[in-house]
Amino acid sequence: MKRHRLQRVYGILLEHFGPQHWWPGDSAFEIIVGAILTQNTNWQNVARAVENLKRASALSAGKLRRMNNSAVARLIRPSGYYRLKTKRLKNFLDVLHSSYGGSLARMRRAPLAALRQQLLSVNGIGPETADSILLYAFNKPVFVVDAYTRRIFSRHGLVPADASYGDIQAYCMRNLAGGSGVFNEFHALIVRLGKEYCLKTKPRCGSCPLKYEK
DNA sequence: GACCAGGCACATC
DNA sequence: GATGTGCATGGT
Repeated sequence: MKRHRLQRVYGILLEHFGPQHWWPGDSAFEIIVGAILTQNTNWQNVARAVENLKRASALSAGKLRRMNNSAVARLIRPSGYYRLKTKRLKNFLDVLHSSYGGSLARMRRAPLAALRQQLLSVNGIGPETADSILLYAFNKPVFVVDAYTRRIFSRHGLVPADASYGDIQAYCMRNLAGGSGVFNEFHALIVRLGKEYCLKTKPRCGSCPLKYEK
């Protein structure tokens, strides 16, 4: 059985950067909050917001759900779009409360396909956020596609430039063996590569570890 | 000062 | 179905 090109890309990145130990966060709940706060936002700013929540002892589903919106917004301000993201956090917390009595452990036990649909039905949770929650908070075998994935894979001719989120996700899940452990590491490596070598307008292709993969 | 960062919803055509 | 826009902070 011939190894797929995508598996070689994964091997090169793992060799080059080493394991990334994702997601940065101490608990499933912290990971979920981070997944919502990091939408179109630098991780540094998200880390500040999470730090504020911790310092205020507000990083729990119950506390956060009971806190009023302006108090939450004040704490998460550094992560940007703070009014919007306050609502998005609350929307998630409402579902967690109404469907699972506030228990992430119970939410995690829901059937994968149905849980993904439920997450996507929450206003403010789209495919990347839903899949980040499933993979990194719940350890489900789901591949996360983000802006870096699209940019890097299409520049290297792995997927067409106009491929949809679902197209890219299916391509990855079809061609990668290893399940959630590999999906976890690969996405983290893609983000690492993206940050260092595949910036939006000024890519540094010369020193990119994938340069001979074209 | 411009551009960017681990998206998403909504309006409009 | 494709395309455009608002949301907002902090770093380069």
